[in-house]
Amino acid sequence: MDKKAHIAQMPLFEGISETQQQDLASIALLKTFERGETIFSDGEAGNGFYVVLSGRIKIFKLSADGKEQILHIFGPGEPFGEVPVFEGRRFPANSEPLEKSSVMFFPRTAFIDLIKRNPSLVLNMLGVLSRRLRRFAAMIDDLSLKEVPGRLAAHLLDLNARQPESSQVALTVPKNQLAAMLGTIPETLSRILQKMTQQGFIKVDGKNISLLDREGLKELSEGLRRLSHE
Amino acid sequence: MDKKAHIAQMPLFEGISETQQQDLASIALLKTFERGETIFSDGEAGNGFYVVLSGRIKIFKLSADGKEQILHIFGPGEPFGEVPVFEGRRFPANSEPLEKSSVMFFPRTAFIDLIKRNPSLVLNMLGVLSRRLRRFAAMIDDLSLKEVPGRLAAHLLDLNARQPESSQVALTVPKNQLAAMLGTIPETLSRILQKMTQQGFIKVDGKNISLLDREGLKELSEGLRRLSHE
DNA sequence: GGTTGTCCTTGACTTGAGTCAACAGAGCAC
DNA sequence: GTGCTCTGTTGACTCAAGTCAAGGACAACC
Repeated sequence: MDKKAHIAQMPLFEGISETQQQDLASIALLKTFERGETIFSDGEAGNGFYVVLSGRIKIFKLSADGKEQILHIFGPGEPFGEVPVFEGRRFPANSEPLEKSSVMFFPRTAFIDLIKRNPSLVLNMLGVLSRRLRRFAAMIDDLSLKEVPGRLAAHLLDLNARQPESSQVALTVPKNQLAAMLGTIPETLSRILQKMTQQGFIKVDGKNISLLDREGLKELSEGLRRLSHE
Repeated sequence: MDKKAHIAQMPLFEGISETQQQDLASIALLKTFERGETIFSDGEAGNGFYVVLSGRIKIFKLSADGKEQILHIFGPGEPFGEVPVFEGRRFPANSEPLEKSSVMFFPRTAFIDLIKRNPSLVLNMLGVLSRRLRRFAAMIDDLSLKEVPGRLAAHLLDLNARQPESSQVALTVPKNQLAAMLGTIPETLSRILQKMTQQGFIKVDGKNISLLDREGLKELSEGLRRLSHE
């Protein structure tokens, strides 16, 4: 697929003209990254942003001793690394593919020119940033005000919300990465999955988890109930 | 001061024409709130956003048992409550003044019309949202990867960065509110201030804190050093 | 087939920070 | 003055979740 065709399919660019798609295509760069490579690093200067074409990209912070907190995992069609385009010029976090991925890169200046002329693009971009602010506010809420079982319950329900009728969810990432998304470590996650199983909330089979007690999980996620000690 | 004059001074509206200022002024509403009143609540529908004129406004999340996590404290000139304008229509958190405050309210639709026609306003707004994303990313990093002494050290250095040469900082909020900003509780904050004092990092005099060892605080904030046990 | 590395789990232990309770000082109301 | 609320501090205790260490399951690769 050529660059223009990719661009035409991106929700961010919904509503822009054919000519503008063509203009964008002419300045966009295609890049591919292998698992484990670095796309960008926290604090590094950024002169453009990316959109995922294939694969999945994780955005994360690192502590001094190497512990990781995942902020986002983006899939095809989703933009990432936009913050330095509009403010500060430096990336606020690190970025790495979870698996071999291809992305399209849009240089800052051309994109800003385009945005100035394009009300629908502007509103799309404001929507993207707003959605992220909302998710971050929820994450801060979780990290500060909930315990790990509550965060996990919320995450499971959230995954389930996208595949509604089924009471099964399939984890989209390895459990160690899930731990990093929830702000904890694999050992703790493992123990909590075990407790939730013992207490009849869920049934775990590898990456497939059956939600046996949605109501109970909801109460856990809202802090109205806690896991008992055995 | 009339509405138009206020608007002319807001950084967000820098670069818009006199006519547009006048248009905005004609639709903007002035409101004042007493300490303890609610401006908006988490989950409530929002059909516009606010800009602080005087006083200070806190934006916060609440846990089931009433613990508070402060996300922002905004002062004069700063916009707040924009997320529902661009996405989802509901406020992602609660808002309350810290003290008697006046704000200006801009209804959603008129503002969206204006934004579509105004490249500089658009870029200002994208900048505002991007700055917030950056701050939230830092907060998530802090909450997930640092201990309370590290967060406090980072906060003190941050306050100090705005009044550079002096090694004094003046807390702008009561200590119980500071605790809620740092994701902890007043008792813990109090104990940590005491330890930092004993160990020569700072000297506390009510709301004035002298930074005696900036380098040490920096190391604490980066997780390179920890407070010792006595 | 064996080696290597990744992912996951379990056990024993430690600890940071929260809970609960009590109290002191400041400011304000009456 | 006396009482009241708000803010901040301190002590004793508890507990969620982290650290450290070990081992199992599994796939990938030579």
